[in-house]
Amino acid sequence: MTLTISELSKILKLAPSTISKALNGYSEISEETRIRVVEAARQYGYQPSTAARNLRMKFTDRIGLVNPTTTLSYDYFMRIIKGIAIASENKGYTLVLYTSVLEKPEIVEKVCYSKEVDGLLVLGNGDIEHLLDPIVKSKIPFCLVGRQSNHPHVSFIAPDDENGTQQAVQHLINQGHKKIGFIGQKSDPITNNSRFQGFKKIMDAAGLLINNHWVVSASSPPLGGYFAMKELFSVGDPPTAVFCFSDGIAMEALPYLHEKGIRVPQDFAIVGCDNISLSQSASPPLTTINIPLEEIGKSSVECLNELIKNPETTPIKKYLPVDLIIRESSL
Amino acid sequence: MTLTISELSKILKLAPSTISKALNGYSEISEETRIRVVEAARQYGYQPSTAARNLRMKFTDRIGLVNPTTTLSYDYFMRIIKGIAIASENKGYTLVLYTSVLEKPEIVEKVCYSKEVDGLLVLGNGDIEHLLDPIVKSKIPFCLVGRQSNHPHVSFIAPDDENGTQQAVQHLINQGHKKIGFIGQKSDPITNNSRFQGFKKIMDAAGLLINNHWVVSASSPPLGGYFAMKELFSVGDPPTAVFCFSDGIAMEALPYLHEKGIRVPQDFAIVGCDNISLSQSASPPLTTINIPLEEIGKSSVECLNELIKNPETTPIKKYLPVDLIIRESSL
DNA sequence: GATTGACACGAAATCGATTTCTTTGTACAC
DNA sequence: GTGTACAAAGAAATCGATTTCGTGTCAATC
Repeated sequence: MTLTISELSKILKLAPSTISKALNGYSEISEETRIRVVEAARQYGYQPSTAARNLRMKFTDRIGLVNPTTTLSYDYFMRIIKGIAIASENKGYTLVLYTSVLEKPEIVEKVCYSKEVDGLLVLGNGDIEHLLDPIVKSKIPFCLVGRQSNHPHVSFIAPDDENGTQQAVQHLINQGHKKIGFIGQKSDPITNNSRFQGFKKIMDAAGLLINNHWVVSASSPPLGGYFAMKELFSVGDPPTAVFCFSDGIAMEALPYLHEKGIRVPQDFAIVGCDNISLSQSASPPLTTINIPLEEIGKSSVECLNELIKNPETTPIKKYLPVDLIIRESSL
Repeated sequence: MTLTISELSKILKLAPSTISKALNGYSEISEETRIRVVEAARQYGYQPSTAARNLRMKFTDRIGLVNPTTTLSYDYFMRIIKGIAIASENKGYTLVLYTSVLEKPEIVEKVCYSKEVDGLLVLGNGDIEHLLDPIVKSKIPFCLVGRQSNHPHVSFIAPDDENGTQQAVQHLINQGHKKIGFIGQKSDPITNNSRFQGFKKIMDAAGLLINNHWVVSASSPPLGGYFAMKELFSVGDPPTAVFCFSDGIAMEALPYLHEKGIRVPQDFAIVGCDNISLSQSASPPLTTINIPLEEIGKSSVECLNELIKNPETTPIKKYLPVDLIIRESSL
């Protein structure tokens, strides 16, 4: 079965140290024995014990991803995680998941000090704010993913949300809309705020009024968007266009419009956000904002790798550009 | 910063062995010193080195999830992964991801023999078949997730796909349909086959003919379903109802029907599969098959845990029941 | 008062790799 | 023949925890 270096050393009648050096390409080993060792290792399927290496070498080639279980329910986060998974293995890391950090915050302390990973990525919305302090304090290399932070010592890779919303709302204004609503998502306050700020700035710049009744928030799927849209139309003077926090919300909201006989885009324009796969199959296809989610994941891993390999690196703070995809729902 | 047990032992003027025993609740330590040690450990934030523990204890409390990156693109797999993540942490395991196994198959060998995890879960469709042999051979505890296997030594937890399709197709027959199509997904041959078998059995049982032109396969998103539906209607005598391999495919196919002015469900009935969140917001809302995906994940972890804790356990092979959710699209 | 035994703690071995420090052996120069 | 240099391999220390085995103290027992 699994054999150790000393068992292998007995078979080959060599010292364990010699085996180790041969396998790790030290020059003080003769070519002849090196080949003999490598050959035997292959034949017997020798794999060094990870625990023993980790202990001796002081690093693990593992990185941890701190992400509450809620992130595993959204296409948005999944695409980031996919980017992270691919990039981390490309960089030679194994990815470890810590998803019950909200239920058991003590796990974070453990991870930070037990040396079970070389660094941490942190992914999630507002609910993980309180976890950052112990992580920063522990000095473990780490990078916040998909979200900004004002903390001077925190590195992050985030999409330029504010700009994306600006593009979308400007597009609606260009289509002649003046009464524009905003369906947000309070459960994700940080991103929600960035997007709302983008909305507000463009509306202000265009000299358009934001009616309080036009700013609502969607609760959780599968009907959050439906009820939010209903709320928009519950007052006397509804908007003629709306920016939705996500494509999911927009697609949940469409059935309400269909029910009421409100035609999209003739009577009402709607834009989503995130460019999920199904947004193209909505009726009508959704105008949306494409966010380079996989790229964010990849970039975060590269950032973390930098911080691990070179602990003196100053914090990296990076915004990735997003772009508007215009489809039928807003024309 | 991170301090070791021997550093702590110097501070407390006690032997490392005493510290270890105190923290692990050995009875041979006096209550007085135990409290003193626990208190100091808390104060200094002592966390035992994972590598050292792993080496000495011969287990890691980690389990690995072998899942190709493609699994990270589908809501279906994500819900399974969510179940796995929650259950594994509940059972005291940390979850490790191995997603580049297709690109680098040698990773599997390494994981099996380097003792970096206590057991493996394997998730994916047909493309991972060739990875099972080395895993079985290595004798590492493992469980196949969401898929069956005929191999006598392989444990698995899978949905009863065949039965689900039977329920769906029987429902269509009950609605009076006689010409029923099947849109499959060849990229997932094992599950596709189970579902097709269910389809075939019920059609045969009802004495209904399966026209070869009515059985097609959807390519990848975002337009696979659209073109598959188009193909169904490209022959002289199209079906009046169709079973789709997934809700995603069904939702991609709806726009084709809308374009052609084919009304759902009046002119044509469609049922999906998997009960994704957005299936409820489709127009019309989709009839679908609910598969207990999180439950499959949870159950797999419990299975693996059993195999780890009790290596003599005979292989566990379990099918979980699925159920039909009837909505507007098939009535 | 000597023997026994429980109790509390310490010393040392152990897990399996890497790395530093020695040793051995051979070739070459003088 | 002795000394030096270098190549190749072995011996031993190390990482940081756990666990086995020992040791010393003190009270109970005869």
